[in-house]
Amino acid sequence: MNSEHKYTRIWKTVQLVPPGKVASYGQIADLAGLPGRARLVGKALGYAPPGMQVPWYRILRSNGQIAFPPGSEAAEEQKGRLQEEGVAVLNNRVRLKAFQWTPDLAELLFRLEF
DNA sequence: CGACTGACGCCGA
DNA sequence: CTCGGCGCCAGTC
Repeated sequence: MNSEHKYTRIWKTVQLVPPGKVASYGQIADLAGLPGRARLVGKALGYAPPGMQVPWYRILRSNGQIAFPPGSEAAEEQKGRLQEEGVAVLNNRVRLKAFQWTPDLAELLFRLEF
């Protein structure tokens, strides 16, 4: 019910992350108006409808690590998709310093308010 | 109810 | 950089 709404909120926020950039679970939670609910973000991504375009692979841990176990199929797919966009992945992690998405305030207002 | 479980995060040693 | 420990919260059993 209400949780459904939260997930939708999270999915929409994730869609704001542009190609070639990444964001952390906590960052998405904050932007979605759900501070402290990073874990919920991970769950929401897992429940994301296949049809809906949600760039789940652009979401990483706060330290830039891919959340899946290194070598797992999911981790490999995420790595592949990121590299296709030009995001360098070394040792199952990305350098947030270089690729983290820093949302532009004006754009956020534009895309979330309307 | 309580216990356990995560696609998490932060802090201190 | 690695570990341990604790906080967090929606679901599940």
